[in-house]
Amino acid sequence: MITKIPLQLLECAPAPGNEPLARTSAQSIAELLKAVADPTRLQLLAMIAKADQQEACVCNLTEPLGLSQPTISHHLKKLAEVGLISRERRGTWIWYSLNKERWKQIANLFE
Amino acid sequence: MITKIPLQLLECAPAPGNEPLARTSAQSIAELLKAVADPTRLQLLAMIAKADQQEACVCNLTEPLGLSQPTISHHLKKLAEVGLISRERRGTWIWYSLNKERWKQIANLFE
DNA sequence: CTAATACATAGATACTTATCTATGTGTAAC
DNA sequence: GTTACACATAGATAAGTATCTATGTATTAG
Repeated sequence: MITKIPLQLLECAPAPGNEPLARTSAQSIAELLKAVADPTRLQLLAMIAKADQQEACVCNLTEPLGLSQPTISHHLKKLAEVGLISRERRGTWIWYSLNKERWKQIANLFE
Repeated sequence: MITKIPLQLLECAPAPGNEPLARTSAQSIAELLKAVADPTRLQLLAMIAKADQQEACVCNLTEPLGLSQPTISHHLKKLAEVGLISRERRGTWIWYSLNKERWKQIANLFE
């Protein structure tokens, strides 16, 4: 590439339309994505999605992953905090179900 | 809710179709999602996407975010490692551009 | 060649987080 | 009431990471 003009001044001026995505928006989106950016939580979501009625109790989720029950509870809490799953008590058990609308919102971010 | 039968034994058996998503698959997906689950990297991606030709050099990305140049380089490297952006040298500058196919793969994960 | 510029890399630090064990809470069975 | 069970919470620890400063590398200008 041959040029006589200093490239620095010609081409490296800030382009229009480069205002960054608002930090607060970026942070809330990142919070949602952090929830799914974990292998264990992805496995949990997949298990819930494949389960009957797309819901599962903790007892069904703990053993297949080989992690302790508190660890599973921790991950389910993270997913619930960002609205990806919902809690419902039935007797002794807590059933977690997918929140499909929230799920779809992630897809929309990348379309 | 009234029942005479111990609920534990009736309802808490592992359901079919509950085999977890393979750990290796979950890990590779998580690796991709971790790359976008950061507010600064989301801002970088948004800036590149909005820029002319959907590409930008580091000099255009550093100042608007108020972070040091090595920090921006660090984030761009993370994004490049998972294939979301590509590097191309032009003279002194490195231009980063979006990899739309990779971007779309994320959307497909949540559809 | 030397100097300047654009970006990457190395190393240090502070913050976050995934996991565990131990314990608490709430519901059901008796 | 007591006991058992399902799950949550608390606290500790180890691993990961976002950021900085300092330095290295590569290209261009002169």
